[in-house]
Order: sequence, then structure tokens, then C-alpha cells
Amino acid sequence: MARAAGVSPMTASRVVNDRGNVHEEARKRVLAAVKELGYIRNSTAGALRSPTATSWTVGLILNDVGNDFSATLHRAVEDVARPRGSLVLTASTDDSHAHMAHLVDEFWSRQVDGIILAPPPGDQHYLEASIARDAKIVLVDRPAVGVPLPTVMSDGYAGVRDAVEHLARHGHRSIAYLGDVRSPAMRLRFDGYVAGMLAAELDVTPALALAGIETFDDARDAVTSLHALADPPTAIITGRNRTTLGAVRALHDLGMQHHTALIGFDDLDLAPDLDPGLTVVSQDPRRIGRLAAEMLFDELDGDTTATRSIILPTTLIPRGSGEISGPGR
Amino acid sequence: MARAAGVSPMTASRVVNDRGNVHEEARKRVLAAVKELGYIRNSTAGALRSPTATSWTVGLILNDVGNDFSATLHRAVEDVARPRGSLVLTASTDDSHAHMAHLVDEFWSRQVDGIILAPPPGDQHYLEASIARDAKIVLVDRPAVGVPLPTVMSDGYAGVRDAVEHLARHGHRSIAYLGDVRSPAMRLRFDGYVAGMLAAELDVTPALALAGIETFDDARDAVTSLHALADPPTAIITGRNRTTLGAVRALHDLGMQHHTALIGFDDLDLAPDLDPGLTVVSQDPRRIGRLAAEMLFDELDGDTTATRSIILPTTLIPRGSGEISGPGR
DNA sequence: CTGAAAGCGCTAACAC
DNA sequence: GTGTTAGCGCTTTCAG
Repeated sequence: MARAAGVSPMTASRVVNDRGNVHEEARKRVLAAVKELGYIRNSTAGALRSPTATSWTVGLILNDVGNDFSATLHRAVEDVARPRGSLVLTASTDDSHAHMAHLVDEFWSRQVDGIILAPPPGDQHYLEASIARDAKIVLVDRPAVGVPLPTVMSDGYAGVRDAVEHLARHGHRSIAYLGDVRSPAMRLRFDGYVAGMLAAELDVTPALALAGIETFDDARDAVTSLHALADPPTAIITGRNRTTLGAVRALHDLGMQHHTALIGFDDLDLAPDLDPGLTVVSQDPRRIGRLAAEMLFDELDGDTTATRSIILPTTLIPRGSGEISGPGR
Repeated sequence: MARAAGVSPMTASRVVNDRGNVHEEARKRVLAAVKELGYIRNSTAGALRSPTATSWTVGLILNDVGNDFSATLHRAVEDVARPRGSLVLTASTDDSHAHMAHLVDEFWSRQVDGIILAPPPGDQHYLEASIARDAKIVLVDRPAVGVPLPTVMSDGYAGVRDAVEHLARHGHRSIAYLGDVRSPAMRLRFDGYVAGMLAAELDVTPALALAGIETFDDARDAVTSLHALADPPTAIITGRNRTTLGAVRALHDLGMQHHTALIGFDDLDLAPDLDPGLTVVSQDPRRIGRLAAEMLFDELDGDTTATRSIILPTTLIPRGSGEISGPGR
């Protein structure tokens, strides 16, 4: 131990942590020893004794840290954590419920100060123990029904509803939705579609309201099938990034990209550069991450004045594909 | 403490860690107490005592956890870590040298078992102490000159050189490169351009070999300027994702996307769906992450047989934009 | 300004 | 099968 090198046990601690009350002489000797031995403080041991125990680490558990949306949100969380001296411990759930429950335990066992969490679909039973302990948790991206935890998410319901309205205004009467209802968040988007259709006095039919489309291939196949219909839809809304990708590909392959309107949920890098440009309902993952992290740190600081759920509006960005005219009027 | 609830101190440990030698009776009582009190093991305290100290956490320090490439790499690391019981602590350097040095200390102080690191440009002095301690570090994505650490990265040199050759084969003689040389990795790509030009017996001129293009706007402006030249290049290679985006935008705005050939370094989601499809030199961030993580864990297991640097080949994916013919031959 | 004693939560190494 | 003792690296508290 570095102490041996210097001469003191406790004094070293004071030096390393920049507490005052250390003679300049002693300070120098300790600092020298630190450099000499390449000493690095074990912050986990320190946190053990302190009553104000802090690991200076927060947890971030998302569906998949590898996707764009998650990555941007992750970065925003880090940007809030950094100036506060915290690091971010991460993990992906792959929407697995069992896995999530396990991760939460693993995170707490590593003494993270709080967790930002995108809950997987299913019951949120596993959170009860954490809540009972008054552990700090902020939910992001998805709602968790019946769980009294603050949540920061986009208004997917209004987002999709507005997309329907946008298409209806452009004369479309036959509008398909390609999504799923596996998670509450996706269900909200689906519900937004239904609400939008009804508001525009359009029929919701099983042939067009597709709730089992989750992958790129699902979407590509669905668009192809839809066009084989006797009376194909004139507009399509996709519920998430990878299904948008599939729909774009299919429309392109069919040569229909200038004839069938398309609005995707979530933005994509090259969306403005497609022909036609891809109209999207965009979310702001940066903002979601920032707000969630700020809320978490405020709670950790004991300031719960701002602790409440936040629903962020989405933005419809018209770029062409969503403004192709339909037959209506 | 949960022990109070049961009856034993040490026995609880045995139960929680599934060591044997515990009477079924006692086991049950402990388990009950655990559930009752919502007890969660403090794994950091355990690691303190054990000689085989393991935090079951590895560090991942990248340029920016928010970008696509990093996110994919991150996920691959997690996928290797998960079955081995480890979690991933992350951070971004923003290519800041000072920040990186600080992060490395912070990571070690949190007792991570090893670190996977994309070194920022500049001298790698700050790694010396870690190396001296024989701490486990694997470098990714970028080379670190003069540092005896295993590295997993793409062969950017060959990737860009091959792109030049590809364009030359399609009749281009005036090929521009839009990149920078701030980091060794970017310099390698630049050098690959020069090598490719020379191999094709083409001139490398300051007007076309641009080494100060880092952002979207840099690239967009550069492409616009290049086309204002008396004798504009007939082909362009961009050195990284965001500059590719800028070049695509500029070409599109100029209406030149079918006339000027373009090859981007790094793939993009919608690249196949552009008109023309975007030809790219693609890397495999998943593979980089996986290999680096496997190497790290092998080292942690004391198996250094596979510890060596790996240069992964890139793949040129022709999709149209890189196959536009030039004037040559 | 400095140190000694005690203990954070847990587990090796021994007893019993 | 179980408990005891000691100690991981650090910090609190309190006495010099």
C-alpha cells in the first residue's frame, strides 16, 4: 500500500481525496509515493464505509444498446452524468423480461446509484423490490403500466395519429399501418393509428392494420403482399426504424416509391437523401436521455420537485414520401 | 443484515453464493429472509476480500458511444461479456486526450477487470502505468503507435486504396479524397488514398487530397467547392460516415449524383436505397467488438495464446454510386 | 495537522 | 453442516 511508502495510513486518504489539514511536506511525500507505485484508489472500498455511500455510477438498461435510438439516448445520459462525476454502466434486455429482472439485480449488486430503464413488455413485478427500497429509477422510452415510477418518453400515440391525419389531408383513404403491439409503447402507436383513422372517418380493416410486423423482412414482405391486393393501400405508415427500412426497400423494388405514400416512425440518417425524401415522425432520443438523466440525478440529490413523467411531442418532418397525393377528394 | 433474520452470518454467504454444505432447513430460512428483506448482495464488498478479486465488469471507452459504429461495437462486446457474467461500463472520449487519461483512472478505480479502448489521437503516455501493472487492455478501431497492446481494427489503408483502384478501373483519373489526418486511423485511410492514386499512376494534388474534412458541413462545402473548379473531379471518396452524408447531400443538391462517382467509408442503413445506391467500403464493427472482447476475456482467464493484434479486411460493396464511369480509356 | 481504533459487507481459512 | 476469526482498502470518529 502507498501508505507504507509514505509514512502515514490515514493521511494518505486525506491527500488523495484532497481534504485539507495536511502538512505540505507530508502531502508531497504521499503524492510522490502515489506516482511511484502507480497507486490507484479503490473507490468501491471507500464507498463501503461512507454513510453517504456513492458509487458514482449510474445504470442504463435499454432494449438494445446497439441501435441508433439507444446509442443517442446513451450518449445524452453520459453527457449529463459526466459533469456530475458519474460513469454509466450499460446493458441490453432484448425485450426479455427474465433477462431484465436479472440485470436489475446485477446492477444494484454493483451498487449503482440509480438506474435509467427501458422496461421490456410484460409485467413489472421485478421492480417492486427496488421501489420498496426507494431505489432511484427513471423509466425511458416505454410506459410501464401500474408502476409508480417517473417516465420520459415520446408521444407515439399522437405521433402516429398525426401521421394518419397528414396522409388523410393529402387525399389518402386507404392507409396501412405496419407495426406490432408487443410492448405498451408499440401498442400506443398502433392505437394512434386507429384513432387517426377514426378521426378521419376512415375504416380500420384487418387487411391494413397490421400488428405483427416487427422485422425488416416482415415489413418488406408485408408491403409486397399489400401491393398484390386487389385494392392496395395508397399510403403506408411504419411503426419503427427497421420496418421503415423494409418498407422503403420493398417500395423501391416494386418501383412504387413515387406512387405509394410512406411515413416512417423514427428518423434515419439518409432519409432526406432518398428519392423521394422520406417523411418521418421523429423522436428526440437525445432529449429523452437528457431529461431522464437530469431527473435521476435530481432525485439522487434529494430534489424530487421535478420528479414526474414527461411525454415529449414528436415531430412530423415532411420530405416528400408522405406528401404523395392520394385519390381522395 | 439478512443474517439477523436467519440465524447465521457465514452461512448466508454460502446460500447466496450457492456453495454447498448447507442444511436444507437453514437454506430455506436464509432464502426466505432474503426475499423478505429484499436483500441484494453487495458484490463490490465481496470482491474486496477475495484474492481472485473480480468485479465482473469490463470497461469500454470509445470516441463517442452515440455513433452507429460505436454502438454496434458496444453491443458486440456486451454479447461476449454477458455469458461470462460481466457487465460493461462505458464512456466517450470525444477524442480528447486529457479526458481519456482521466477516464482510464476512473475505470480502474472502479475495479473493472479490463478495458477495451479506442485511443484518441496523441501520445499514449497515460497508458504506461496501466501497462506496468500488467492491467488488461485491448485497443480497438485505432492504432496506438509505440504501445505494446493488442489491437483489433479495420484495414483502413487497404480499404481506401482499394476504393481508389475500383474507381480507376471505372475510368476515373481525377479522384478526390475528403478526410482528415487527426488520428492515426484517419491518417491510414488518407495514406491508402495516396497509395492507391500512385499505384494507378494518378497525380495526388492538394486540390483533391483534402485532409481537413471532418464534419458534415465540411464535406458538403468541399463537394460544392470541388464542383466549382475549372476541372472538377469525376469521383469522390469520403473518409467517414458523417462526411459521406455531407457529400451525398451536396451531390444531390447539385443534381450530380448520377455523374460524379462516390464511395463512402463505412456503411449506412439506407445506402442501398439511394438513387444511385451508395457504394461503400464497409467495416465490421460487430466483429471488431467481438474479437476484442474475446481477446480481453481470454487474457483475464490467463490465456494469452491468442493475444495479438488483428487487422480486419474491409469490404467494398458496389451499389451504383461507385460504378459510375469516368472519362478514362 | 495527524494518528489509532473501529467497522463498512463480505469471504478465506480454520476450527468445531 | 456451521460458526469464528481475521482482514480486503478505505473512511469515519475521536483523541491527541
